[in-house]
Amino acid sequence: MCLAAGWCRYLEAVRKPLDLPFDPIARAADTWLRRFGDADAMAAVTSIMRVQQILIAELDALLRPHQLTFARYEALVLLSFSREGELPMRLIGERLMVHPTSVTNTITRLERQQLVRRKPNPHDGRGTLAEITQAGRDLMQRATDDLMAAEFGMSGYGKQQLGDLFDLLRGLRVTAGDFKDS
Amino acid sequence: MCLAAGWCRYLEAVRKPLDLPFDPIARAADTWLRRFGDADAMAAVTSIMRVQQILIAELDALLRPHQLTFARYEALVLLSFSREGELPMRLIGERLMVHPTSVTNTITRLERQQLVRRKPNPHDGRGTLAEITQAGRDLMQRATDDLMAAEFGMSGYGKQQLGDLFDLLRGLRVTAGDFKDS
DNA sequence: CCCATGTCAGGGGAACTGACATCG
DNA sequence: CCGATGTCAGTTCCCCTGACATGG
Repeated sequence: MCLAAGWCRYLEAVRKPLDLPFDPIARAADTWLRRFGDADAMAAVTSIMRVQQILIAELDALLRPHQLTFARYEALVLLSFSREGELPMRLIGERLMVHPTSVTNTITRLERQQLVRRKPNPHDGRGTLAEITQAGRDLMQRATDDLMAAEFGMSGYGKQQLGDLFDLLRGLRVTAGDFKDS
Repeated sequence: MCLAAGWCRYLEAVRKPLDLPFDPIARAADTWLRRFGDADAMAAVTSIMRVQQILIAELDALLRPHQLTFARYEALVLLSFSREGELPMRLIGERLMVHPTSVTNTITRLERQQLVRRKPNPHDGRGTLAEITQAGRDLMQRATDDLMAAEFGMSGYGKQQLGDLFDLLRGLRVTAGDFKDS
């Protein structure tokens, strides 16, 4: 499998232990502190970026056998959670926080895979509904089984820590204006 | 500015308050719990994804006036932190955890902007060094000033919370094998 | 007429694969 | 000859801009 050295080393870095003898972010934070001062925000943000990269790599790897990306998976889940299994394009973009043209793109791909169907919105001649198909529901269930078996890549964490993480990050989502804190 | 409705609504969603009356992730977690069981990992992961999206949008917006992306900025910082202001391509990929061809791409773009210079590695005929230029150092400093003024998008957090976040996420980076916990 | 919805064309960046030249 | 370094060509995906058709 390991044909090219660059590729091999990269897999080590992303999926397999790189096992540096030091924490690269902590080391960067040290240098940062000496040069620029306060490094706490930089270290936290860099950590979030790296962790997201690790998670998305793992989730996409889990979803690839199902011919799904995480973005498409999220759309399937959102649709399956809706009362009628269908939502206007606009609402999908709003909930998933993505650009309208990205919704068009995502839904087009899902439709090509027969996982979703487009319908005109009976209550708004301009609108389009995306409706999840039975095949879509089935695939979503299988993908979900895999993701849950892998604990979404968070198998190192307990219930308590997951809750702490959620609570800590919630503040930023509120500050960014995602929703009103109540 | 707000020419198209879709665009306008999108900006509201990403940069401006969307101000949903509820937390969309918490709501999804409720449904998830009823349908699939345990929703803690899913909620935490979704939060990380969303927060990363918020942060990268903010950082890229701060960096755009400098003609930088976050990936290119990170490379500049890494180079400026090195002893001689230069590093082999391989090491850059290793530290930044990116694919060798992505390093080639990033450095090529930085070189086109005269922020970085390629040099043959005197100690290894195969190797290439990327060296930061004075213009690169200057730009990096200006960009850093802007990022620090914005507290890397984490202005809602105190030193303590930033530390908690870093510590919590550190566990995942260790599990993923980024480095050996010591 | 104004605004909202959705699509299309097109551009950019990032990430990756496979192949390859080069050197140790 | 094997293995490592780096590049190139080409792919996919996502994100975004601008323009537009259609309908409320």
